Amino acid sequence: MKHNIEELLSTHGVKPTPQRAVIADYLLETHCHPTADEVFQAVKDKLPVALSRATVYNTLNALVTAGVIQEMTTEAGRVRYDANMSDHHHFVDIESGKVFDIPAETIKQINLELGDKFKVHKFHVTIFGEVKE
Amino acid sequence: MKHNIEELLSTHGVKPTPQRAVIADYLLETHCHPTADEVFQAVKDKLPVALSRATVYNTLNALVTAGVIQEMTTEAGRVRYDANMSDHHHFVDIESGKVFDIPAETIKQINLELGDKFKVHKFHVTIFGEVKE
DNA sequence: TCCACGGTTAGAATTAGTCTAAATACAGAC
DNA sequence: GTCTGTATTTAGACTAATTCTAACCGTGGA
Ligand SMILES: [Mn+2]
Ligand SMILES: [Mn+2]
Ligand SMILES: [Zn+2]
Ligand SMILES: [Zn+2]
Repeated sequence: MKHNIEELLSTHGVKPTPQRAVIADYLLETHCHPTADEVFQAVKDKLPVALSRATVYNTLNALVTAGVIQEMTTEAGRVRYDANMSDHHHFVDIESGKVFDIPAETIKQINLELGDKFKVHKFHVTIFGEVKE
Repeated sequence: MKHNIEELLSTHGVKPTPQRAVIADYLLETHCHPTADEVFQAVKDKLPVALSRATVYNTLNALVTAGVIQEMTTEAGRVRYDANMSDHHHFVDIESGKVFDIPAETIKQINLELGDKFKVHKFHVTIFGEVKE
């Protein structure tokens, strides 16, 4: 664990436990936007006790609610989790399905002409394409 | 049925059947980006025979493959269907969850500075906000 | 020490979606 | 018009993702 997980969880109002720490730590170190089951597979052997899927889901939902991570989606229907909470968008390699973070500043300008009826809180750009090499 | 469904399906290589026609017709007339189950509920009594969920899913998948409709998603994990095939983005009312189509021209400019590594095929903007009144 | 409470667990339940096998519908051949 | 092969539909079984339930810890405070 390279990150100070306990402090991160505490400052977000989530009581640190070994299960939560190992899940949050995995999410912070990976960049692969894993599904719940990928999180489960990745961390289940890192604890001295058995890990329940219910705990994984409970923890992921708690972390989302606390603002430590966010949900995102690429293919319709598969929920993925992302510990990168900076303002960013996503590039999806249409061949491999791999997801890359694209900083918000990378999108130079996006002007919306939505009229008076729509008040924009935030927007998210999902980009589909190919990664070279 | 206001639309010429049979012709639409035929020109896309989907053999028209009563089940497919009623499903496609519903998708063309609604603007609500329904889920598979919402489609099922909306059309099941419009046929003289019982309608199977399998047929709804088969038809939706066939229409997506044929390019008659597209899948989209707002909340993580729920697949929705959209018969608007024009180039457009989506505005989600964060209170009601209602989805509004935003023509692509509404977004005046979006310049991406992704470098040589990423080749963009398409992108989609999901906007979250409130609808006034 | 005892208790209350939050957290975890295994497994059951639910839900969305796919698969299977049997029944139907139907277009073309005769 | 009948025959027959193929496509479609159907009900229900199945699977996978997620939530729920109820029992079981573990810990900090009375
Ligand atoms: Mn969720
Ligand atoms: Mn699908
Ligand atoms: Zn990300
Ligand atoms: Zn749309």
